Amino acid sequence: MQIDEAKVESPAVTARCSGSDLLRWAGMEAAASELTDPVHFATRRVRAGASLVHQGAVLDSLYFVTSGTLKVFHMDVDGYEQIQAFMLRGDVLGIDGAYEGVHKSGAVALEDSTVAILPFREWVRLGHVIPAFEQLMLQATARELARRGATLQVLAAVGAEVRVARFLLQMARRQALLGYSSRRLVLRMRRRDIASYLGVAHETVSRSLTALADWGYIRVMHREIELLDEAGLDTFQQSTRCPGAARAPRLGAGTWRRPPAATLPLHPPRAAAAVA
Amino acid sequence: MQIDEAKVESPAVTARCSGSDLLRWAGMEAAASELTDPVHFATRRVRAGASLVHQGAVLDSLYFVTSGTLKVFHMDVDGYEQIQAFMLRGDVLGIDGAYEGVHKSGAVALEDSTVAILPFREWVRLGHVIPAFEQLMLQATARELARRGATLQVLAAVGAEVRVARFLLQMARRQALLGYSSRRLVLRMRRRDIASYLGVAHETVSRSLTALADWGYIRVMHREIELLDEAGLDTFQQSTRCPGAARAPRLGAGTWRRPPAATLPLHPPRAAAAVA
DNA sequence: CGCAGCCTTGACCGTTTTCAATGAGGGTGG
DNA sequence: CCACCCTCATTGAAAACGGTCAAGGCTGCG
Repeated sequence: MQIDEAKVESPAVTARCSGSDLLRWAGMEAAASELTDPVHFATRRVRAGASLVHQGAVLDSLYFVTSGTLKVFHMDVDGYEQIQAFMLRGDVLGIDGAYEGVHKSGAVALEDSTVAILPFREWVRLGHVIPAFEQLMLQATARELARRGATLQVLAAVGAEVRVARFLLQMARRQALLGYSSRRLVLRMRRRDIASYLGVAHETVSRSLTALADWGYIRVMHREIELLDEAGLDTFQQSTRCPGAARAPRLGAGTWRRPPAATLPLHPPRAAAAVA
Repeated sequence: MQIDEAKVESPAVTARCSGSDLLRWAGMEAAASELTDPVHFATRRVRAGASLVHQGAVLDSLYFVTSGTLKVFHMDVDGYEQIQAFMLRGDVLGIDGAYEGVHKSGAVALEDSTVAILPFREWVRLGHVIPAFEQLMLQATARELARRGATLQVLAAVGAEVRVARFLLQMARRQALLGYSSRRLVLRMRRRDIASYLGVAHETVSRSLTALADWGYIRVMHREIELLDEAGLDTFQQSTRCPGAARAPRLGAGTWRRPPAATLPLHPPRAAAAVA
């Protein structure tokens, strides 16, 4: 393993990576073999802020993220940018466009990133020859679909704090799966991006972050977040739903929020935070 | 074509359908051939209210909807049912579970429905032999992914009325693609399901529907909706966003809502509707 | 006929949005 | 190297939309 974020490949600008690398990054090391070893893919670097995929562009390649972070978004007619997902290493980008042959969403790098280019037609053909690749594709697709489901759950939460909590936990766990610490995480995106993803105003994200910090669940430093009490955060995140047919045992009307207020020094449940 | 909703197959209980049927229903008639003709799949009827897929169940089959409507949902720990999608003819159900081999969400029929059973392993194998099937799978997957994106956009809308408008338009267009009228549509789900899907309270769905009717965009009868002014509804739906980085030229603060109030007899912009 | 679930409508309260201002951070150019 | 500008982030205050609670009407079914 041992892959550093994006500083490698100083020698050749047009780095390549093997099929086995892809499988490893996708968490399918077991499927790597001498069959997938010799297959190589071109890679492409995407500088922070640069665009990898333009919405509406003809789809001729899929992109496998090998390092970095990208945001996938849909631009509406009125110019509003709706973030649909954040892509990390191991994710495959562009599949949704395979339906109409046109990218349904755009993708921009949030930090210097690298992607392996998967020429669509050829990639499909490759899947016929080498089962491992077909499996990879299927897995990536299914995971993407599952992730969208998770995203819907985030949006389903009523309280803004809960949404933010779910978002943090979600990101932390993905990081953990990639081998990074799940306790400390660096948000590569702006508050505004998070807000768009969560479907709230960016000011609300700020406030929620502050609130979660006051509750004692996390610590916020710039874009760096430390999860002080992951278990507690998880408990908090699970409760509190409501729209529609909420069955949730939502605690007494104005009371709720933050059960474990015991050992923590800061502000109590809610009102206090607003006053402070 | 000529497929009636669900009343056919009175003779055999265990009806079957050919691969060509599937392709036709999926809108890929061109791919049907004497290769796909002889391939048959078992079908399964699902009575209104009956469950097709239980969340958490082991995934061994995918389901291709051949008639009817189903809701796909995720049940949270607290018992809250979050609707993720509504499936119509041509949709493939269960793909998201292919990642972990377990269904990530449940599916229940909203009306008597029929599905073709696609034994997962075999279905994948079939894809190798008959390209048309692989294409079908890819297409269904991509469409599903694209649809999730659309769902996110619905959730991204600020105003409840806009969400409902988008939902109606979304459903109408899907119906249209299936060959039905896009003007008149029958909502097979309860208000509560719509509410869950849209992330609002079910009372709000009711109110929004009434509002849209007052605006003159639609006519509501039971679960039957008539789109009186699809173009206008579309215009209305496009505007009005706001959370996050809203750039939208949202009309003057308290004024907005319903530009074309001219020819329409009913209530003006907003307040009036609340008073009535 | 009466119950049960669904839909609609009303009213109040609260969270979130919106508007507005300040401060910190990063980058560029003088 | 510092000044300056721009974007991002945080916080405050007021208004508004939507959620929750509550009740009544409707439909369909047993």
